[in-house]
Amino acid sequence: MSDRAARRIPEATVARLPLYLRSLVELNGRTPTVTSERLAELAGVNAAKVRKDLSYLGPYGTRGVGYDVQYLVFQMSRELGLTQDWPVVIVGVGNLGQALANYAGFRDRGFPVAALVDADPQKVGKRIGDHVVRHVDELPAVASELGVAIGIIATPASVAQEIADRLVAAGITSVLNFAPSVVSVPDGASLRKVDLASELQILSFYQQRRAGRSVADAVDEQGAAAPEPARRGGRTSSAGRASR
Amino acid sequence: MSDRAARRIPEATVARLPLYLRSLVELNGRTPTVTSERLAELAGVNAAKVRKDLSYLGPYGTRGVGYDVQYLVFQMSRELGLTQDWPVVIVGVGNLGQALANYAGFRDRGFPVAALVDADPQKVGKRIGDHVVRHVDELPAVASELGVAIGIIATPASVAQEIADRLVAAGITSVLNFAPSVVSVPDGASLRKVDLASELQILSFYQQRRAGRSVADAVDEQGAAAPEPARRGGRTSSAGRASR
DNA sequence: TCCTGTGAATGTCTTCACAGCC
DNA sequence: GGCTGTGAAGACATTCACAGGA
Repeated sequence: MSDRAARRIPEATVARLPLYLRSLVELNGRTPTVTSERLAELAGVNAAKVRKDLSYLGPYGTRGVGYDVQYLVFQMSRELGLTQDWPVVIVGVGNLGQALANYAGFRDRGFPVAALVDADPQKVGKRIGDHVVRHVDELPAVASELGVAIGIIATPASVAQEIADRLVAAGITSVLNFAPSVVSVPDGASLRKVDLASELQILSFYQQRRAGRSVADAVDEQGAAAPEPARRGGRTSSAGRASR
Repeated sequence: MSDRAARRIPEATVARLPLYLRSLVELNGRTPTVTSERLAELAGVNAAKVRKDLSYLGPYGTRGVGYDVQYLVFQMSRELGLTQDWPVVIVGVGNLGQALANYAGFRDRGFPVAALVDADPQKVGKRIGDHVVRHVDELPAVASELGVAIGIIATPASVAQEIADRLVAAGITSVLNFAPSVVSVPDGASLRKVDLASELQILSFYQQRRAGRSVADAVDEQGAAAPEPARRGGRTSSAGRASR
């Protein structure tokens, strides 16, 4: 029972746990303990944040010493639900879907690709790696047969919402959306997105800031417009989101 | 010179601009104006946020009416630096790098793939789409010849930091990292990351919360441990970050 | 009347700074 | 002495609620 306290972990903290875990796994076997300062360095954040974040998991550190690496790996894995596999289904086997299907990292990290589905009859039956593409109509069967927990949307934007709805209807309540489209899922389901075009546009924004407006743009803005000097230094770190 | 005021746009707002822009582009030509409420609906946020975000761009709305779609598209594109192309170089032509290279969306959205580079002599010279893979040592030449603004890291994690350093050394100050590794860039450069494994692990966290701990995990936790009921409803929206 | 633009209130996240324990 | 764990302060982001212009 140990720490049967409240333990509502803030979303920002949850999002950093995988990052800490990765650093810890690299450390594991090489050193028995790690300080918040060292872990902060590896994870690219500051030490106070590490301590605060880890404190949500429980009082797993030792004052004067640091954190036991192996024990922390275990606790964090448990907290993240990584003590079990979570099979994923990839919807859409275009460019991206196929690349994802072939990415071995998924299986290695506990997210085996259980199935690939697509709406295009031309693609159904096609072999990709270990899998034969099945029709998207079979989602409910695929989901329950294979115990799929997570659906990855790698379709065109135009059908992304429909696919999300069908995933949820098939009992899949965790969705990762790669399509450049706003998608929503009902309460009780989770949605994350990966949005390439947005990321590039965000980079473009700051790039332009640094470069100073181009002459053409300054003119567009009608006259004057002294190109502001590159405000805000600092590494563009976390934050942000959007969909492409 | 219109609004030569301070206009420091918060990072959270910058990250949402691409999302608004996408909705606006879809609206463009179909309706002359849009209210904050409608735009909020399309972008999946709330109306107050839309108004606050757009107000950072300038007083582009009309009270009692809404925002002129076309004008707002123009202003927002300008603000994001999308009035010009930003050529990208993709470093690493494995699974993911190739998929990215073949993704037509980049060019269409103003981020043409200018070059592909890789460190593997086996891959150098290989044809992918329109491109012949060049050696990573040629980065400085590639960058200046082709005016590359953005570097995309699609290499194994082990070399990601080195590649980031080489991109920056080659004068490329905007970096998008796909490798599952913490990377940092100096002040004056920007870094964004796309972290598949982290996203899956975050989904895993909330999935597990909903499911309640498994019996095995409860035991691991030593005894008792009443599986908490699924706290926090709500759509897992924005926030968060990490690296895989 | 309708809808924007924005101060003020609230909520969340980060950082500081130090008490407390090893 | 060293490092964690955590209240408190501060920064940032979101949401409210309404004054004010079209």
